[in-house]
Amino acid sequence: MLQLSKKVEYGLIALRHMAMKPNGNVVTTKELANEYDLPYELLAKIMQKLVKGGVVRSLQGVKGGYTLAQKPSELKVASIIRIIEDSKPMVAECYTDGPDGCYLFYNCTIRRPLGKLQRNLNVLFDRMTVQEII
Amino acid sequence: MLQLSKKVEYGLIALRHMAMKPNGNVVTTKELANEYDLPYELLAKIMQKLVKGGVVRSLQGVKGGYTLAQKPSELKVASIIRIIEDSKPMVAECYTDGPDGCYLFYNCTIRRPLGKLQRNLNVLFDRMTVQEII
DNA sequence: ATAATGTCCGACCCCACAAGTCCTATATTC
DNA sequence: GAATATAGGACTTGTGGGGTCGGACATTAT
Ligand code: SF4
Ligand code: SF4
Repeated sequence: MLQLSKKVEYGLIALRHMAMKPNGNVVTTKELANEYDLPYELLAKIMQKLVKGGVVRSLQGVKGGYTLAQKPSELKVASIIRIIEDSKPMVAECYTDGPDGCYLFYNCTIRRPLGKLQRNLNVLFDRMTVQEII
Repeated sequence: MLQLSKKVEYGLIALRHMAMKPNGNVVTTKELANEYDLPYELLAKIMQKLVKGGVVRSLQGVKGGYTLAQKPSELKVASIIRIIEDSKPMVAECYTDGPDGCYLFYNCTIRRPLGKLQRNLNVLFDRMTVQEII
């Protein structure tokens, strides 16, 4: 519990890989999957999300692949998680889904206090960038 | 993802409840389950774990129940999670299970860098106590 | 022009694990 | 000894993360 999802880990591994190559270098999903022994199709999905999220650019066709769209120092881990998971890393489901997310919502005594934790978490993930994991 | 488990939430709600009552006050699982609309049997299990973990004391038999074993200001959220989940809140499974936990272990490039994140997380959960969620 | 090689994307399956339930034993009070 | 509490093993259920498949589209090389 409280673990990063595999998808996020794969995404970070991929981004780190790209960040280490000389700027503008194109890398394919196959390369990444082989190099780190990651499940190809899954990684492909992740890369597509990263494109939609604007952190990498894609080049289609033969000789295609992916390239970073931002400087590693600008790639916040928080953003990457949000892009891959479709939501920020939240400490309680009601924080993402609102009152409908949990039947305890209205008589939950820890919801507000957990806000502190959440804020601190946000800071933590906002501070860390891909640059730092090189 | 990254959410606290329901068990932990229930545990925190229960502990908070006890922390607000005058010192030494005995509270039963039934009371707690009714008051906050929590699943009785599940909550019972959690309370038993908290007893084993030494954060609450149990009194058996009629007129029995639970009472805090420590001051709210000493009840760290980190400990509570560890007691209920049988392990600390970890950012990656290899941190709890070691090399056997993840087949990527030996050629994982983000394992070490994530250590920073883990340390910061530890600090976060170690700092927060039940006192703070009152 | 067509084959090769890449991304794009929806639909689907699988299963480990969180969450919840049931049932019985044991301790304590009145 | 009846009532009420915890203790704890065994079990079922539901969900979502992780993984897979198949086909469409884009680009390049020959
Ligand atoms: S309402 Fe309370 S119990 Fe429900 S998700 Fe939010 S914090 Fe957790
Ligand atoms: S080895 Fe890498 S991928 Fe596997 S759990 Fe640890 S950090 Fe995550």
